[in-house]
Amino acid sequence: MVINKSTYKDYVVAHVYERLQKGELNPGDQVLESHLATELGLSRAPIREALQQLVADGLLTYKPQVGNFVAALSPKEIIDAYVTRGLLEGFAVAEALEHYTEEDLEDLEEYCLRMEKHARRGKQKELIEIGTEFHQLLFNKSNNIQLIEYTQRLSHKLHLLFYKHWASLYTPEEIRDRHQELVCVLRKKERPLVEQALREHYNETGQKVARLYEENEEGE
Amino acid sequence: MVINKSTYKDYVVAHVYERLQKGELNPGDQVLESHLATELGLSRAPIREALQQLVADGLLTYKPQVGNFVAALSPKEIIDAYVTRGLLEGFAVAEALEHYTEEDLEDLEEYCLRMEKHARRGKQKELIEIGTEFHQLLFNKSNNIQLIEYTQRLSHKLHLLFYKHWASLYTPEEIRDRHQELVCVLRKKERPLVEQALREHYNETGQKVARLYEENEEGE
DNA sequence: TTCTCCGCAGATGTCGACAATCGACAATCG
DNA sequence: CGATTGTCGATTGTCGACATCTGCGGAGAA
Repeated sequence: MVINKSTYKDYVVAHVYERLQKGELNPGDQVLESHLATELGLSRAPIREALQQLVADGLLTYKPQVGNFVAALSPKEIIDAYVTRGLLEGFAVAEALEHYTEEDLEDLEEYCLRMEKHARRGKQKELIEIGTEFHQLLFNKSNNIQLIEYTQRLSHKLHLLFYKHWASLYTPEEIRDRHQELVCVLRKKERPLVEQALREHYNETGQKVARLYEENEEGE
Repeated sequence: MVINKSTYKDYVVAHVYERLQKGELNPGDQVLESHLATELGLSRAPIREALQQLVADGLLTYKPQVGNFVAALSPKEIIDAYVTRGLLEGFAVAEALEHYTEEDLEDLEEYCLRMEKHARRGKQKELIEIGTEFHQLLFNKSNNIQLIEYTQRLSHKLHLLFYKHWASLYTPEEIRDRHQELVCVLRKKERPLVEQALREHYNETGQKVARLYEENEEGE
């Protein structure tokens, strides 16, 4: 039942994702249409479509008559993006507050422990996987389609752009505590608290990531 | 200083906007590439790019191998979109709270009166123009780029899809009162109140618009 | 030497033609 | 007569070629 009724576009998008994850494409790099075309054995038409979608997702920046570049967010933009994500996810979770069963909460707590374990052993890939599942379980209870769409997009963008730093931001204990704190607040079933907690959760991370880029790169 | 350094794409996008505003394109209609191409005397390439952008903006829906259709939001989706807009705009305004001068607030109050006046005289076009300016002035004080991007997109989408109903939603007095209420809350300079007020402002409108579509159309 | 201007790759923008696919109608079979 | 299958027109997906634009680098003059 692998329908995948779709076109080359998705294939190209997936390919660029990979290149980004592998670090073969870095912020500021130009992404050449012809290069991708020969690389994948396609014409430029589907490539262009894929690139346009990536621009819409915020992973690439488009300069008319010049080309597409891997998004290079300034520290301010990084913070903005994380703040916005906290806003969206906080609201989504708060709206779905009554839909979390005790079972869900226990699952979440288990995720916290597993995250700590993986972080301790340096298993970055697993850590990120669980972290993603944690947040997916959180905001996927929302049934606000519009909200989910934006949240997914932003989440995706941040994931691909900053995924590589996640291990260096927090200690294993911090990772556990920060997420357990969220579960705690969730238990209280009070909307404003939940919103606030998730906002701060992402604000912190945004600050940290931004600081990383302040040191390494000069302002634009 | 008509730079317009850009390409046909923006031209096509603008054209489709017009068709939407004029009501020549209605929710559910298919938007044919070849049709637009002959209509504008272009090849399909720039048309496809424009359509893809419109899909990213949420104005069109894309079905692979079938085509692009004017978005037909269900009542639930309409509410979701307005709720999300309230969330975004509420936060943006709350964050920029200290940047509003007394002058700004007075301008806003003047807008309220002008809106009422235009509404009373049935000048729909002017009413919408002022309404747009009102909200622009509100959330453009924010300097969170990411937030502005999403807010603009959503605002644009709702504007084009539901603009035609705006006159029938509220009486002139209601329009004035609802917006004056916002200015009032703004004066108090308390973030939670501001957020709450804007959320409710859009929730109300979302409910009303959704109800309009419940009557006229059957569920999907 | 340094500044300016011109020309040249190399990239994106656009085009017209062809291939693949979908939806609807019509013909065929039970 | 109803359901299934085959066929056809229309629309999207892809392609290769050409047009246009940008930024860079070298030639020439002050």
